[in-house]
Amino acid sequence: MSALFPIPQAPSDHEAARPSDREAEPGASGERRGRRGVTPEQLLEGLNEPQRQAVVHAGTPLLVVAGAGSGKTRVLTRRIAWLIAERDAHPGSILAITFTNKAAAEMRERVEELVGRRARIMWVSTFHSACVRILRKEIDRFGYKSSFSIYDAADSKRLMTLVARDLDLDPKRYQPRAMLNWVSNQKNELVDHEDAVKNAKNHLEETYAEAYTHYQRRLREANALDFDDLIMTTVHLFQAFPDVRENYRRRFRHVLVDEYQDTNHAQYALIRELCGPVTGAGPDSPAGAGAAEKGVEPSELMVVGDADQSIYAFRGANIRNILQFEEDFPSARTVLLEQNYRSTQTILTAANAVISRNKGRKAKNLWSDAGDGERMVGYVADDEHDEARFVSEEIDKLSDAGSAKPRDVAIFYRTNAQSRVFEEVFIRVGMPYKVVGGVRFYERREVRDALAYLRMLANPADEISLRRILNTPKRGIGERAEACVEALAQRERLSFWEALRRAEEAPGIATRSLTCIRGFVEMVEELQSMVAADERADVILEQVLTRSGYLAELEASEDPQDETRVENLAELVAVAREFADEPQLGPSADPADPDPATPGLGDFLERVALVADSDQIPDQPEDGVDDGGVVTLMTLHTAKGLEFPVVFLTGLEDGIFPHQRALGDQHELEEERRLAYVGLTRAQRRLYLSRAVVRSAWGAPAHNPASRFLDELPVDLVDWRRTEAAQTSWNRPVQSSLPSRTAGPPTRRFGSAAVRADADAKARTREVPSLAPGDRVLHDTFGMGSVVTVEGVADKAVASIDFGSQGVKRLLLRYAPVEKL
DNA sequence: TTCTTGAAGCTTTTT
DNA sequence: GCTTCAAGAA
Repeated sequence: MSALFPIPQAPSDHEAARPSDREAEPGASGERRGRRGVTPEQLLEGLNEPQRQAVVHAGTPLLVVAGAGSGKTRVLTRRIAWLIAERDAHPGSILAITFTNKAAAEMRERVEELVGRRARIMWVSTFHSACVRILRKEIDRFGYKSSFSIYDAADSKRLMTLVARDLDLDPKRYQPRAMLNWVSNQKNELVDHEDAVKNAKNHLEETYAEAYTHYQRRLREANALDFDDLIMTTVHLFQAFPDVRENYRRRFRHVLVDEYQDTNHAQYALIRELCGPVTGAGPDSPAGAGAAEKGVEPSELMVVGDADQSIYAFRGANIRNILQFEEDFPSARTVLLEQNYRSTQTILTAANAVISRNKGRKAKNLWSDAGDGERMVGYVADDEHDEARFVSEEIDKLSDAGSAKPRDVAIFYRTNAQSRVFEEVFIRVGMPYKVVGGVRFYERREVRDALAYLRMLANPADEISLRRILNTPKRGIGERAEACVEALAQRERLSFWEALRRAEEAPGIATRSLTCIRGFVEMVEELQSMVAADERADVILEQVLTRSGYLAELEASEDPQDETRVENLAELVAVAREFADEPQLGPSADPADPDPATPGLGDFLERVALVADSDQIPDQPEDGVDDGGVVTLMTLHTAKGLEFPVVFLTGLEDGIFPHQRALGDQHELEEERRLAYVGLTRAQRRLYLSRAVVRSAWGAPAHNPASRFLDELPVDLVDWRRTEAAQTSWNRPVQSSLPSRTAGPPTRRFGSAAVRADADAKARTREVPSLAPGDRVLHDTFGMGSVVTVEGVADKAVASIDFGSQGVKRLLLRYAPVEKL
């Protein structure tokens, strides 16, 4: 895997660093340099003073407060290389935690370029992958099998739905999603189901805790863990079995954690288990860094993060972890990285101005010596389509002017749903683009079906997966038959799979169903024998798709959607093949592992279970045929950690960004502001800010006032190409004296009066919809209606519209807030 | 049993 | 507007 993005525009020293950072081949030359070639000077080359301190620091815990673009990845990789090359750390004694698998792969690659192939045996992974790896080895102590399944959000939801049904809960009052959220929070706080029951303070919590208990029991019966379990169970494992913990403490002498501001309590506890002071042994001085006599000496810990970029509180991340690091680890040192190598000063000044509105943050001031650069560009669009058109045209202009290629451009938005308009426009104008996240590959139905087959083969106890594919494709095993088998399973205390095999004992089952079940069981058993024989994942997958008839059904289908489904499955097979061909490298390579076998089905499933959105950012070729690459679209959350020469920050409207749900809550609003800070600081040279006066949210158009974050920007740094005043003026000759073009910022903060003005503006600027009798329309207040008659033309057109229970209305189309459906 | 139709809910953000 | 889930018909 190669690095995807333009390297930070580092100062001149970066050029010097380039050869060693980027050009090394992973072959012999890399190794030679790694073994003896790298000098301490080379490892410290091009680092500023605080960066250098962070790299060479030894002994006590270290907190690196790394502002956006301050070169923290560089510090991390150089430090790891330093540990190996200069401090004789064994690569296997290094545990580096990153936020995504992609970041992990990149970091491993860069360290390898510095010190050679032996770097491969480091553990560089996400929290989740690291925990899976530990659990695969140790979880039998908790009575799980090491082939446990990992349930993602969709699986968990399905399971929770079953639980709710078992408990006879009203699905309106107790939504699986809400319960799952609650359970997730408990797990992030390391509260197991027994404690949750004890802690319950009211009826609601009692019910939730009961659901939690049942949910855990079913997970266990399915030999499955959900995402949160991976962390919590590992912590519990260390707590319950001190010998296991000692084992890993002895092994990982160096622990490095990236994005520390986004760790939750469970992750924090995990780090403490590995690096915390020895329990019961009083405050000990971690003097001798190298010495690990009894294996109880804490490992060396370095965490890197930026409290201003903490954007995952909603999933349990605790900003406290980074703010109170020095209290948690009293001997800790702190290094502050404030010089930014990424952006122009204009962009940084803007970002600093916004983030400074947050209360109770530690002061930090990013600066750059890259010069002021261009002013930011602002645009107020009529609606979201206009906004997308503006973005598209602007990218064209940049291309024509030779200022940027599509690959240099990223478009950010708050929610995934906002990507659609951009896609529509880009498809129309032929702009190459790629949406990161959203409907993810691994969440597509056909992919999930295929994976359910594989998971069920690897882990027959996995009831959720088994039931998913039991009748997919249709094979005559209906609801009724399923219920009979279920009853048998309950009565005989069998797993669902066992019950299927003994379906003839099921009371009341139809012979016809029985035949179908027999056929299914037979097929599964044959496929299982392939798994038992350690067949390659891609071969098994192909067999699954053909033997089950899944592929045949899709291919026979008339539905054009099914064509893409076939393609997606082919893609999945390709992924599996690539994976099976991979030599032993990456997270599953473990020198201490007694059985370093070729990656099997289980490894493959693990890989696909833990991929993230940001792992799918397109690799854009830097050499070879240069077609300009593609524009990247993603949410602000996904954008964290990335950088682009040109950034469009879109949908800057109160209610969109900041999100509606955050408007009333100080803390959530501050998190939104941090998100804005993340977005702003992704830009290297050019930053565009846009909003739409009218935006359609699930059907109906809505008028949103300007985002408060726009008001927090220094006025003179933004060049408003189009303002709200300009926008409202063109259909209003009376006030045509309004300034157009570069006026000041669009509006100040405003109340309902201004919102109404927006509404009026909309009525005026909108073109009159051409309607015919029978058309279905949507009215802002009357809702859906159908057109009865139309009289007059253009501005004078009047339609009678039947709004059902609201009656028939006569509306002057020029003014009526009606939209044709 | 399966397919069709209709209603409801939905949108934060993700490992 | 879209997808998902439930109820009813062939």
